[in-house]
Amino acid sequence: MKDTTIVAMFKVERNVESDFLFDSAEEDVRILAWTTTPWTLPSNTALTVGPKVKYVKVQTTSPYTNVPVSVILAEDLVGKWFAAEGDEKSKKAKVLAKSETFTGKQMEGLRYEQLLGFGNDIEPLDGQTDAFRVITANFVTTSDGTGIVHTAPSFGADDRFAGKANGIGALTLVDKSGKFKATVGEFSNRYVKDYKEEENYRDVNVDIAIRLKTDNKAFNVQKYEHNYPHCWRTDKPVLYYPLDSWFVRSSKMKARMVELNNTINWQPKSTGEGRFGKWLENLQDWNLSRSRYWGIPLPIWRTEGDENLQEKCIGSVAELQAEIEKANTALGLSQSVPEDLHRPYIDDITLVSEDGRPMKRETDLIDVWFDSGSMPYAQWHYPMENEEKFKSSFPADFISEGVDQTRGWFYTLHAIASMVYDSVAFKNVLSTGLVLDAKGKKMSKSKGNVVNPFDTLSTYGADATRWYMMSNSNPWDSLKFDLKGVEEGRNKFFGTLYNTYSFFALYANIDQFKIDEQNVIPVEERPEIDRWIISKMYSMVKLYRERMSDYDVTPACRAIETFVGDHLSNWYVRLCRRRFWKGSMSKDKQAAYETLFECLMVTAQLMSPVAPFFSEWMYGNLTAPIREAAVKNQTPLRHRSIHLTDLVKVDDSLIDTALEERMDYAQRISSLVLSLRKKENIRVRQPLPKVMLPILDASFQTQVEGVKDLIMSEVNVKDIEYLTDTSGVIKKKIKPNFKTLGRRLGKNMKAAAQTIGQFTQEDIANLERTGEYMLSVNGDNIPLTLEDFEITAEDIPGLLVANDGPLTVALDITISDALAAEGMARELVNRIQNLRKSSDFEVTDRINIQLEDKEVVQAAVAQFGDYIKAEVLGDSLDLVADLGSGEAVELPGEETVWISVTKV
RNA sequence: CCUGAUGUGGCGCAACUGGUUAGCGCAUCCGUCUGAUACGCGGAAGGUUAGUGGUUCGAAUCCAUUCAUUAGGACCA
Repeated sequence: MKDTTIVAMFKVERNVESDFLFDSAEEDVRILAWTTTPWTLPSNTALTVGPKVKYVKVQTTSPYTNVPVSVILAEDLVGKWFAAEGDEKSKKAKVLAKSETFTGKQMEGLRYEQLLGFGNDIEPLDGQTDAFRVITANFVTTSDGTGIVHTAPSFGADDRFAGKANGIGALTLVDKSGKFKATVGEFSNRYVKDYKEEENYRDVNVDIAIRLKTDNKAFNVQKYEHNYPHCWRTDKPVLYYPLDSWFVRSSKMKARMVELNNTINWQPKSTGEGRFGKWLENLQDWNLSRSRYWGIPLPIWRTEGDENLQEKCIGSVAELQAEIEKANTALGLSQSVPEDLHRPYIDDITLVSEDGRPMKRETDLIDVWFDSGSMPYAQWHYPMENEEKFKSSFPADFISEGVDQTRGWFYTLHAIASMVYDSVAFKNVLSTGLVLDAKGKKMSKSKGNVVNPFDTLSTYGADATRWYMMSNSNPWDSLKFDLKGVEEGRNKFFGTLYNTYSFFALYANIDQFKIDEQNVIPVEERPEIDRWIISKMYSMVKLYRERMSDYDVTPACRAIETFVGDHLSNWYVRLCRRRFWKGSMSKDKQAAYETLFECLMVTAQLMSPVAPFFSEWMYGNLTAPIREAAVKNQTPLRHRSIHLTDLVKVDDSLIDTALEERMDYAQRISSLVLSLRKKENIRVRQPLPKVMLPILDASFQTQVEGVKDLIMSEVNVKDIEYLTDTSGVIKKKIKPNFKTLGRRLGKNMKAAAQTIGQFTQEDIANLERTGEYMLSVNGDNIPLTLEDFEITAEDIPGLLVANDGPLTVALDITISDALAAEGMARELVNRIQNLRKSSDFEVTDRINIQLEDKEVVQAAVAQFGDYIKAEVLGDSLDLVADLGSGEAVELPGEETVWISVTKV
């Protein structure tokens, strides 16, 4: 914004105090002051200098009138306004002579002629009107301008404080509509800024400049780029303007408000302690008044005039009613309580003072933040009624709003509760960060980077959107909102959960399974894998409850994601698929259904605060068939809605950390074996003889033994063999345990690490056998134990080996004829299953199979024919020479055979 | 100018609160599987943890400082 700026010349009056500035009686001495708001110049009542700033008087020629003049400005700024000595080309004014410097303190009290006098009386500030003087204040700098501040106490806080402190009066020559008053000469009634966007608006600031130039009162006029404050909504320039206001003296309650704040649990902590806490410590009084039309009127009536002022503050309609009746009687009026208590009706009400004078309402409204802060009381119409309801809900357990509400809602809630009830208004608060665009920029309509919430909701749904916002990053961090993230969450989390549920529903329908809450198989009687997922589930519940109790929702959501994605879907269901579709209802099958049901139920419950719709849908589907029975028996699933159920509690007896650990081993060992298979290009359907595991401690072997079958079937090997180090074939790796050793060794840690790193296999074997080692570094002997080392199996020379941290596996890849035949059988099963699927057979259809009689398949059919038939629900499996029907399928080894399947 | 927050592969986030190969997901590339899958599995590539300096045996983590983004406030003669 470019504005007209003026350096005005204020003519110094010659008297005893100013005498030191005058070289001769005729000298015209002026003080220079810069302003970016020329419209405030007629309201000037003082000039402010810095007490310690050095000033100087310069003799020159007035640039617009060419008459001799002496001007005073800060010594540091002479170069800004005057040409350097000897610089003839400069357009700046020339220094003809310069005085000795003097301080601002010396100038204090100098009098000058009013710059633009229009005969207005000086208005008192704190009862004083001693205007047109030089005063001092510490805020004056020499960073720009002239080092002398034109001071108009009507416009700007600093000016007002300085004016008050020095007994300077004020001249408020602008009215509330932004126009000069009628008493400002040729500028009367003109807008000081272009508020109306008039076609022929003539900038009054320019006219002021012209007037000053003509009158030999301007030293410099130019357009200058600066930040003039503008209204955020209308983008029109703002004026600082003195208004009478009603304040709440919050500053008096500061200490108590800080104390109370310290009892509030802020999430994140730093907002409460830092941002909000620091702000409270620097608290200003609360200006309640707003000069507007819509809002809550101040309920204050006052007598007119300053004489024996009386005031009434009305607290209820009943009180107003009583006061109106009093006024009606005293003043002979016939008013009644307006139906609408807002403006303009309320303004018509006249009350009466104790001494019989009429009282009019203060026309201002109350700051709308007061409404927000009054919410806890207003929502119950307390204290007029509902005392019980109010007391049971105050203070609030929890609120949440954007972090930009620090001095909005958070503050007004806190201020009112502190002042009125000496209480906090909320015990826990989560201040959320801002939602930015995908690039981290603030969303704004003008930039066009706004995400339309309604489009997002209709495309992805409220649950996926909210899940993304809660799980992607902590809600108090600013969120780079990216629709791709919403989509990813929908696909990955909701998709997986949906499919897991569908899988359950598919087979539960086939088997007519219905949960019987009172007759489930006790967990301890269920298979290990069931106990495992249930243990995992309760571990999740435990973490979830801890995090949620702390209003830390993101880790809670992520725990659900991990459970659903990694454990439930990708491990439990995958490994248990057979149990659901194999055979008729058995105890094992029932256990599987019950386990999966419980996991889905609990998942739905935990996710329900963030994904209320999906969880409700899933809960409804899972429990509708048993609702009647549940209601009758008053069991936990009797509720129509998941949002009415009791949140599942942790059952520590069902958390088995050893079981979780060995399953973790199983997953990691399986993963290592699969990676070895991959490396050797051996497909999983090809059985292999054995996996070998180096055993470094006995508990590891016990643990693996517990999941041996699982690993074997998962990676399709026939056996697991344990290698103890007595066999001497394992090559080991040793590392110091930095955590235990670091503190003890300190400076010697580095040397020790080097020594240990150079251990031979024999050294390691010795250490393992004796369990101790005497370390000598820099002359010290330090006894170490096995605890101080981390020993891992690194390699088994001659075998195919892979490792993952402390885990190491070796794989035997010798394929015997029998294994090859079995592998082929599994390939055939796979191909036949594909044919079933592409032929659109029902999952339960039984089939006859014909297979082209080729050498590659003969051994498989001969040895594993029954297995194949069982797997694919085949009644018959025949080898047929030159089979030309069905479909040609590819088998390993680039063989092709014809297979034909028909429904029985 | 002051205060707070944030800064980690292309992107979004982790890292037991100072402990040694900085992980995960998405995206990319190669391969593979699938009668629950908007899937899954295996592999590859991708990092000076914003910069600089310091403390420490050891720093993404602690300190100082600079920069960037963002919020709030002060000031704007």
